[in-house]
Amino acid sequence: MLASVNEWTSVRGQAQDNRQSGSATLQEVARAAGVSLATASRAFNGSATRTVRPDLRERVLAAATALNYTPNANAQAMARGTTNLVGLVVHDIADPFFSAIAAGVMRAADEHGLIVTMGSTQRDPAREVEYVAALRQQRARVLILAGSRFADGETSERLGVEVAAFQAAGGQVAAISQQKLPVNTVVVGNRSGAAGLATTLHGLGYRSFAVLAGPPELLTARDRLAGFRAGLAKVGAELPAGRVVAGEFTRDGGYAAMSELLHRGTDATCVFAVNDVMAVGAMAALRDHGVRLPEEMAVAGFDDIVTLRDVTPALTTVRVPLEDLGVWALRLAVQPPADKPRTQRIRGEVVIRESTPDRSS
Amino acid sequence: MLASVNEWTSVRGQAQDNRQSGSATLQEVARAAGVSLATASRAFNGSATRTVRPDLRERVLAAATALNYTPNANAQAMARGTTNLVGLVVHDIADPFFSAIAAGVMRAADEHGLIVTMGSTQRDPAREVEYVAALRQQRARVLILAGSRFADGETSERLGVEVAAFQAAGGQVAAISQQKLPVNTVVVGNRSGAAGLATTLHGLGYRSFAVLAGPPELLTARDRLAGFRAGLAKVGAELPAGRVVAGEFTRDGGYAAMSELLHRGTDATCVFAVNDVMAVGAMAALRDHGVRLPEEMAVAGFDDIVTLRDVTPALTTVRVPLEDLGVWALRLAVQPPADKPRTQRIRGEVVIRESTPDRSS
DNA sequence: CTGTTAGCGCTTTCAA
DNA sequence: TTGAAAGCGCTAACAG
Repeated sequence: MLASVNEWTSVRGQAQDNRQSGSATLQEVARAAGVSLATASRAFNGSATRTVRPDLRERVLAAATALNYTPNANAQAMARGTTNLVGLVVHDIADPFFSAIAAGVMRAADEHGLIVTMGSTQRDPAREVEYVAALRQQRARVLILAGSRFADGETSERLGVEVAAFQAAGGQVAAISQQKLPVNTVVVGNRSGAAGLATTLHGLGYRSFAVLAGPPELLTARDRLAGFRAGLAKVGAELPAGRVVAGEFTRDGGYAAMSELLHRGTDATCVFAVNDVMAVGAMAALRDHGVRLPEEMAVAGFDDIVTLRDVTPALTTVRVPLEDLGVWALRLAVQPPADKPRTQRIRGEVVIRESTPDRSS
Repeated sequence: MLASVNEWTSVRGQAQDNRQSGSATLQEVARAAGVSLATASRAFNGSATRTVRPDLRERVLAAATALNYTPNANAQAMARGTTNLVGLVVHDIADPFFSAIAAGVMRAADEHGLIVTMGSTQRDPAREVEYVAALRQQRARVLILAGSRFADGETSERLGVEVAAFQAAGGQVAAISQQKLPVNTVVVGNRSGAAGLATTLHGLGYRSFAVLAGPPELLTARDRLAGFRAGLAKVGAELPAGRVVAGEFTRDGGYAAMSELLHRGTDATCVFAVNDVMAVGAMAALRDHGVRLPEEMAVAGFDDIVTLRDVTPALTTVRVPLEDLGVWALRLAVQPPADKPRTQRIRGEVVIRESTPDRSS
């Protein structure tokens, strides 16, 4: 995992060269400019209070250019006691859901002159904890936990401890998904979105539903299922037993869940996959089993993944502004710490497309 | 861009608290364990030569746990003169091409105990240069440049200078795509892949082609076009004038290019989009213009993006092992530096699917 | 095997 | 406005 860099330490150790050879230091720049170390430093960081005579400043900057000087961020971090590192923890960077969020985080980080480091946990809560620990070690200034919290109580607690330690060390934190930790959170309206989807589908004339529900330990999956149920209840419909199939939160998970449902035999006419990626897998399964889309089975997803907008039939879904989620999370985290963690709620917007044609007329 | 963190510096500055409050130091651990600083250090980094008496070591570790101690990576970087940071520069992290590569890099980095930081340039070569500079400032140990090099001579040169500076500072570098810099490179067989695709399509009975060629400044786009041409030439076919349309390297770029081709009017029966993302856009355009797929127009792409495997009709393409590209790049970069940059070539594999049915029979 | 000590490169008092 | 000097937390000689 995130262990042992010893092999490497020794490799460089051989050179007996402790300095980063090749990089000029501020000291050298100062000497070249004929000023003191302090003055050289001020020439770069000069604020209102600590200013440098213009000509000296010029000389320092010139010397820096000549020597191809770049400040050593690690040294700055030491001296200042703070870094400009953002740690982003995602479940799976190859999943378009997370890469969209990452794009948002990176864009916002850029605006603040922050550098983004990233860890992909492969949906393993234990690795989430490991990454947070690694980020604490890096003295990252900001930690962003993207993606569903887990139902797993044991590692959730360990995560809580680790996050608290991160905060105790002066780091700022934001989470995206559920408000399960005492940190700033961008809360996604999974329940409301799924409920809205359910009622909309009902309005379209669908009466018999099934749900490909994702892994039960993912709170996001649970919430979407619960929301869908609630939405159906509101219009007097329901989800009979045997109509909910769990599966991985991936394309293949959707494929497998749909296959199982088909295997069981079902009279559902509309299936809700709790995310778009699963929905696409479900569509493939339906096709492979000779079920016509959307005539024999309507399909809906959740997220409105951009890359998936071109599947056919076009997928009905709940749009979530994924990139914005990332932007907001960073902004929340970057605000001067308040006494209370902040919460920002976003609601998904139901988008009806061809995969769920109107049956009411 | 990657500028000004001064707002922040001042925010923390208010606190007048230079220490990362909350984090215990090795010194404190040593004191708590009743040993010297050096011994405490050895207890953690203990190698064959520098060992610590077991009981002392125990005491140190216990104290560390009690104090919730984590080494300060910045301080270690300073003292050791080297970090464990990998800087990955991509064109667009939201593009599945790059998120797949990123997944590979992160997986491989994990194996080596390295932390990955990432920058997304939005295909702007100038920002590529900026990121490399930022990574030099971080004293990253490894730099991975993923994605096509540019035809733009001016910024290419600036990139070369910056990369050289990075190397001069002791960093290791690897690129993915074309061998255009004196660094380790995973070379993608764009030409051979596109050529193979062309001959295969010809073998399938297609005779009249068009190409959605991507932006001319991207070498990857150029190479794929050139390869396709070469492949056609080999079987005595060709690409008449007006059959090549440039476009952005994105879904919308593919859509626009295809629309333009349709607008111009064409008698091509098979269109090659130089990447899958564009191909999907092209399919959407064809559909919107009422052209039946694949009967009236066959479509082929390049890359074999996993997320896009479920479009219909299934897309003929050239498979590139994207995640492996990332893994190999990191491994190349992490090897002890040699006198010569290493090169690793990978060939794409033509995958025929429904979007280009056999017309030869 | 353990402790002392000298840095790593930079920021920031504190005096001048 | 400038300079001297004291750290920031840790590693790695160098002596014991």
